[in-house]
Amino acid sequence: MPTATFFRLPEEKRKRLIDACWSEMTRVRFTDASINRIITAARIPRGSFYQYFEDKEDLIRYLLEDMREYFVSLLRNILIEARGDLFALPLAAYDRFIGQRGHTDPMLSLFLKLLRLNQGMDLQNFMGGPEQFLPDELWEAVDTVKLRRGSREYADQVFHLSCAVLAFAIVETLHDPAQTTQIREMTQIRMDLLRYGGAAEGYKEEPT
Amino acid sequence: MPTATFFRLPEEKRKRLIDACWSEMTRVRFTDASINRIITAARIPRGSFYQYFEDKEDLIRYLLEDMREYFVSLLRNILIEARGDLFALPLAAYDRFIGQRGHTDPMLSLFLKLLRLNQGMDLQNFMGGPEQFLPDELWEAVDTVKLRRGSREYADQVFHLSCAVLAFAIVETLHDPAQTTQIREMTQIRMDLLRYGGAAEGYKEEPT
DNA sequence: ATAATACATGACATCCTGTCACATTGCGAC
DNA sequence: GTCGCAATGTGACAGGATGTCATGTATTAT
Repeated sequence: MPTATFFRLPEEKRKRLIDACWSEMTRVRFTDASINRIITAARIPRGSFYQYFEDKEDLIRYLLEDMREYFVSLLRNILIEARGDLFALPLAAYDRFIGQRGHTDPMLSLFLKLLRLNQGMDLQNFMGGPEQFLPDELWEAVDTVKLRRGSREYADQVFHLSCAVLAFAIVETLHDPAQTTQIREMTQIRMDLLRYGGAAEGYKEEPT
Repeated sequence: MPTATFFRLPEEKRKRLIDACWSEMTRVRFTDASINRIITAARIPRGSFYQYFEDKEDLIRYLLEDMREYFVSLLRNILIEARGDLFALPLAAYDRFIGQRGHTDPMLSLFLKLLRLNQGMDLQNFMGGPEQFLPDELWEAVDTVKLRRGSREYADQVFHLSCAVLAFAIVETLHDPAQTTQIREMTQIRMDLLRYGGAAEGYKEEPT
């Protein structure tokens, strides 16, 4: 977490630093991001940076936290539009993110760049803490009647896998936009897999 | 890929280098691995290293390739024992890897360390190339009758998701062994999800 | 034996990170 | 106002890492 000092900084200076961070983060992978370049761009002396952040990871975590909140709220809207159907979420989100929208919404645009550069950046882990993937805000919008089991734990599992599917689809698409339609189809198949199961009829002894 | 020169190296020297690599790779994350430390440990001059490998990534890719082959052959055996049931694979693999076996098999032990250190290291991507996840060797052992659709593409999807489930389970377990039983249960639920689908009965208009 | 080719090697330029001693500022007490 | 303490600001520095390159040395072909 950033130091208290960081939050007491004059607005303008803080913004300069954050902008420089985003600029670097959307230019190269986390691994290759350079504090040096950031502070040079932001015209912040080296010593000061370390007064605000522990190190690079600290900085990245902070930036990502903001992003996470925004992203969750986006998903929430999409989930509501989908009438709380968790299985419909990935494809709806995919269409929203990859379509025109993704390029006009600046925050989303940042997010997509991050996702591409860092190959999905472990979207599942990014969404939630270690013990809970499905954020409260989303859980509220889930229609549990549509799930085989209505427990939050179950929704959690579904969401986790859904995130994997979504992240993969987005990363692949950004990597090779020409394949958008194939990737969308693949995503559809995957979500059907999650929804209806992938076992052949003869081998489906339904569990409780 | 390593240079031709590398493969012409005297056995002993090559082994010294590879051992040092593994030692470094199982000690810290890919990101933090240091060529410096490796060449010092292997008593190889700096210049020589760059005669053999392009850079750190080149080295890692090479080590991983070996590992991949071994890992695929392991999975193949497990899949055969499971009578070609792709949906049974993750749990069977989990039990095999996490149980005693994982600690006695040196290669597997390396693999698990790698997996933990690099948080799953994108197991799906690791398993197969960009356009095919399910390796030929495994595909041969799949009993397609047990799948809703028998195509290789479909098996590919199932396998991809299964890998995600397996990787997650392993990483979590290594991270907190005390939770082994919970994680195993969770994995079971996830595979049931893939097998039978997660939608409530009322909402399952079965597709073809 | 000689030339050409392959290989070995470590000094170097360049970049990066985290720290620290010291300078500067802000602010309440007097 | 000014004294003094706490909070901030700052850049030089130590320690390390990476990739290159000029210069050796060995090997092979003819």
